[in-house]
Amino acid sequence: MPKVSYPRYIVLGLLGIQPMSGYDIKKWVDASFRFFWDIGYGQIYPTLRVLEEEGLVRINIVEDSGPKKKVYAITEEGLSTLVSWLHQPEEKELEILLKLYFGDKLPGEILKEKILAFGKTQKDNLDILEKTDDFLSSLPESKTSKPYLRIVSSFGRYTYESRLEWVTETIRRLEEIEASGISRGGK
Amino acid sequence: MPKVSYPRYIVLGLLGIQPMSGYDIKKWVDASFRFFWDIGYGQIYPTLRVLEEEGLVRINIVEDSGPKKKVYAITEEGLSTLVSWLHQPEEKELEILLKLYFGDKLPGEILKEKILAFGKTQKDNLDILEKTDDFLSSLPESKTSKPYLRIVSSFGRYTYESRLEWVTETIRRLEEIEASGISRGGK
DNA sequence: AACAACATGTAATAAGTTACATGATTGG
DNA sequence: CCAATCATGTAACTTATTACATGTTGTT
Repeated sequence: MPKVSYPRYIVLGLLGIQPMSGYDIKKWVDASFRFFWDIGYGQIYPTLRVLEEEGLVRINIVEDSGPKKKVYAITEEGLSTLVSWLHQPEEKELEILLKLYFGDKLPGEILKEKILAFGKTQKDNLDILEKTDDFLSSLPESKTSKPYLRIVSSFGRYTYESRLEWVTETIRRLEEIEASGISRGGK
Repeated sequence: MPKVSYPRYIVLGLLGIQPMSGYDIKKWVDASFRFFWDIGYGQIYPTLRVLEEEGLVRINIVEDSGPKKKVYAITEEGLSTLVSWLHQPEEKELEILLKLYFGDKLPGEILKEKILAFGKTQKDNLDILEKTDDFLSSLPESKTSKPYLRIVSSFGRYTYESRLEWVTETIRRLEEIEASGISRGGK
C-alpha cells in the first residue's frame, strides 16, 4: 500500500494556487493553515527537488528584488497528479481539509460527497465514544481516575459535534459557491 | 532541548491506573482514547523494555488463565517520574488531555491552572485565525481558491470555539470533583 | 554597523507505522 | 479442528523535527 506523502501534496497544491518559492510556501502555510499542518524547510526543499526531478513543477529563477528566489510553478503533469490525488479516498483524519483547501480543482459534487463522508465519520466517532463511556462506566467507582477519564471523553464529544455543525455549514457554503456559478476545474 | 517521549508517558500513566500487560495497554488505549492518540505494539513493547531497564516499572509473569502474560506494575520511582512530567509545562497541542487523563495524580489547583492555560491558547488561536482571514481577504477576488480557503479557516473557528466551551465545562467538573472531596495525589 | 528578515539547503536524530514472525488458547 | 483472539516481539521503512550552515538585502 503506497502511502500518500503529505508534504508532496501540500507543496503541489499550493503551487496549484500560484507560483511560489520554498520560502513563500512556508510563509503561506504559516499564514493560512499552520494549525492543521505544519511543514518545515527540512521537508519543503527536498520535496521541491523531487517534484522538479519528476517534472511536476518547473523552476524559474527570479532576481529582480531582494535575494534571488527559485520560484516554482506547477506543470500540466503536476496538475493532473494533484487532481488525481484529490479524487482518491482520504486516509488520514483531517486530509479532507487539505483537499478542501484545493477544492477549486474538484467538481462541486465530488467535494460535497467527500464532506458528507467526513460528517459520517464524525457521527461514527460519536457512536464509538458511547462505547468508550460504557467501558468507563464498567470501572469500579473506587478508581480515582474515573472522573478524569470521563472528562477526556467529553472532549471527544465536543470535538465531533462541532465538526458535524461545520459539515452542515460547509455544505451550505459549497452550494452557494455552485449557485454563484464560477467556473471550476472538473475532471 | 530534550523532548518528551509520548509512548513513555502513555505507558507509565496507564500503569499508574492499574497493572497491565503490553497487550492490555493496547486494548485500553483502543477502548478509551483511540481518537487522541494511537499507539502500536511496535511502540509499546520496546517502551516497556526500556521502562523496565530504568526501574520505572516492575515485571510480573502471570500464568493462571490463557497464554502467559507479562503484567507490568509501576514502581515508586516510576510514579515520581510520572508525577514530575505531569507538573511540567505542556509542549504539544493536546498533551493536556493526556495529563488530564492521569489527573488524579495532580493537585486540583494545578490541573485547573493547566486547563485554563489551554483555554487561553485556544483563544489565542482564534485571534490568529482572524489574521489568517485578513490574509485571505487580501487575495484577489479572481482567485477561485478563495472561498475554499475561507471554509477551511472556518473549521478552525469551530474547533477552537468548541474547545473553549469544553474548558468551561471542565473547570466546573473539576470543581465538583474537588467539592466531593475524594483524596487525590498531591506533590 | 548591526539586526531582522529574506532565502536555500543538508545532516542527524527522533518518532511513528507497517509488515513480518511466532506461538498459545478459547469458542464454535 | 479451525478460526478468532490472546500475547509478545523485531526489522524495515517512512515521516517529521531539529540543528546547523551559509549568504543576501533592507531598515534603523
